[in-house]
Amino acid sequence: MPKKVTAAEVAEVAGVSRTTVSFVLNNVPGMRISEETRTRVIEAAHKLGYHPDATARRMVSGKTSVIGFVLRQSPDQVFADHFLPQVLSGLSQYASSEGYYTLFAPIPLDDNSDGYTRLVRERHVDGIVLSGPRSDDEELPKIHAEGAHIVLVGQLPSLDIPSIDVDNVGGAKQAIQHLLSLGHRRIAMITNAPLAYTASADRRAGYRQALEEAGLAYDANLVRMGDFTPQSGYRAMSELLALRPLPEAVFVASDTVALGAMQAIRQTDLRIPQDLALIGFDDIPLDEYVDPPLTTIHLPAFGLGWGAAEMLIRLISGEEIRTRQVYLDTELVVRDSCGANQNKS
Amino acid sequence: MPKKVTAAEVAEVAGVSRTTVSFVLNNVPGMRISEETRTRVIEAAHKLGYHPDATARRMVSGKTSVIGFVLRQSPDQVFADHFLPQVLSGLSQYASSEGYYTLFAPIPLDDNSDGYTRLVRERHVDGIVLSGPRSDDEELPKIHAEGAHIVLVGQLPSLDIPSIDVDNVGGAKQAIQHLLSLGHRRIAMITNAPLAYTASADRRAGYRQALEEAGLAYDANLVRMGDFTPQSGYRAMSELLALRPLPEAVFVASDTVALGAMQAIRQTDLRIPQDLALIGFDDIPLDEYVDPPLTTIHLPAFGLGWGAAEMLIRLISGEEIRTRQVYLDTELVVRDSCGANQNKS
DNA sequence: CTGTTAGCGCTTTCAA
DNA sequence: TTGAAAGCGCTAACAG
Repeated sequence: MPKKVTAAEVAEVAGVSRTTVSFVLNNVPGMRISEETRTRVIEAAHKLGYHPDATARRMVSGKTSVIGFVLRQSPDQVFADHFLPQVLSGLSQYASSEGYYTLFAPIPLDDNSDGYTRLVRERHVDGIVLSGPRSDDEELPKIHAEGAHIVLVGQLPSLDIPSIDVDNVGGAKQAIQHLLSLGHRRIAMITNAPLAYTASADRRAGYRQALEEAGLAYDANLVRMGDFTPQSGYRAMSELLALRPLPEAVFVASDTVALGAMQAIRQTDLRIPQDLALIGFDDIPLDEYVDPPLTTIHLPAFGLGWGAAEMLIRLISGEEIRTRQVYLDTELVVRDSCGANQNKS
Repeated sequence: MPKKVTAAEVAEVAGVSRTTVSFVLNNVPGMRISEETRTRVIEAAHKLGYHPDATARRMVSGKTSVIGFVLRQSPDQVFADHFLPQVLSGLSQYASSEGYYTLFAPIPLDDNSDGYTRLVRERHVDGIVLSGPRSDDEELPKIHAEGAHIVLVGQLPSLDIPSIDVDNVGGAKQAIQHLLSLGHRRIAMITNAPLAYTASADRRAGYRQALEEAGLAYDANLVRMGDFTPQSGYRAMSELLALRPLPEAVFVASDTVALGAMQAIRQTDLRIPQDLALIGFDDIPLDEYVDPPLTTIHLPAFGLGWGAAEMLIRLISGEEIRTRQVYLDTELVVRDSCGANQNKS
């Protein structure tokens, strides 16, 4: 056990009072201390291997300099979360640039309430970023009312909590516009999830808007439901493949679901993109390595984490937040599954 | 701002002393307190919305109940880390079961030293799990000598720090044995990385051992170097495909690298697994969705996190650690790329 | 059974 | 310029 060196010991060795030690080491402004005392203190601290105790410091400062990242997902979901590393990177990178540490707290949904609320109520953290908020979360409104600093990654229209999310409508429009620009007109869609999820509903809305802006009618028969998994994509695509005439292109609102769709297509004579163009959504790491590499809409996961941390720390610092609901832009990533690269190569 | 309710206020409302409040709320053993006082205190606490301040508690208990998870990787690497969600899940799940929180601290390698050492020296955490330790890390031996509680995920033979790692030799042997059991004899290998990495050297050692145990000679010409990326796998496989006679099977010591190898094979007339069997290593999520689904060796990422947390908390609690260097078993995951499922379907 | 009291290590007025 | 002293909110000996 390393016996902790206290400021008092440093003071003694340097022959000054603890106060002086504190002033010197923290470089307190207004205080003008003789150069000699200063070096004496610094040397003593160095020699003794002194490091101020974070807990004691928190005690008096009243702030922890830690933000919590709360994940409202089941362990299985955390497992399969392609974006966790990126969101977490963005979050902790920004936090660290502002002198904050990041507490990682995955709290399963069934672990009702008190799991993550303790984080803020017992002041383990100065505030939290809550990913995947649930509208049936009864504790959230409470701690919000208690004045806890919270930023949501996702949506929860019922509550007036600052949030950050992806512009799903805009992203879907980008996808459709790309398809349109390549001359496709009969464009089908497979959703990423049931429409009860706002992300899913928004992506379909973007699909529809882009179509209508191009003077094309929305045909419900061309829209099939995906359900997070490749299996659901396989099924949905099989249905689409039974249609006559065939769609010319398919917008799959999730790359994971698109993987299954590709498998269904592979079992036919159809070739991607020559006979059927395919565009995904999310830009998961493997897109580059499937055959053909999947054109998709990039989800700014790093930005989500970064932005959430930025908003939260602003909140904690008591600064004003300009926009309480932030939407991040997506980006079209052109690879080979839509045929846009045909002439280039 | 929620004005914090202190134990003193609870005491006042309940008409007792702070001590009693503390005893009741913490359910201190030996203390026998009248049922009536007890309920009075509990009710007062509840009514006031009292939550003990974690910082104050740490101050006196001397422990933070937080463990740090330090990632010695560049942001790019964190990004591409397929296993982070799993390791982190395992770690935080075990930690939480023992009443610990997890502090996530990615510290780039170039951010020399003092980055993560502060975590332990300033007592932000009770100990750390260090993932991806570097032998050129000069601070690590120091804080270890200072008595910090540390568990390594990976290897660092030069230091006597408890560590946990995957049994890479055993895993590679499993892969080769599977190939052998399917009748393959001329088995090539593509490494996952340069041999300077212990994981890479160990996997090649396992390949060699399995071969020799089966009475087969090790042929250096059948071994090519991968370098983390699919591109490197593509290149290495291209070299292998130029060999005559062709290998019957290839063990690629990384699924990511195997992705590139598959692409190289796809450009020939060879079919997997009929003409060439392929087995990977790692079991990344996308293995199921490539064509054909990749047979591989499962890396117990969740177990790595779980086990590291277990060792660390044992260390913190002052318990004895039976094995200081733990090796986790891998597992063969049979899919379609080796032909083992031929007869089944 | 319950209250008094003394800190944990640090920051920070207020005096000297 | 520097030092003395007052807490931050809580726990835990030690009395009563």
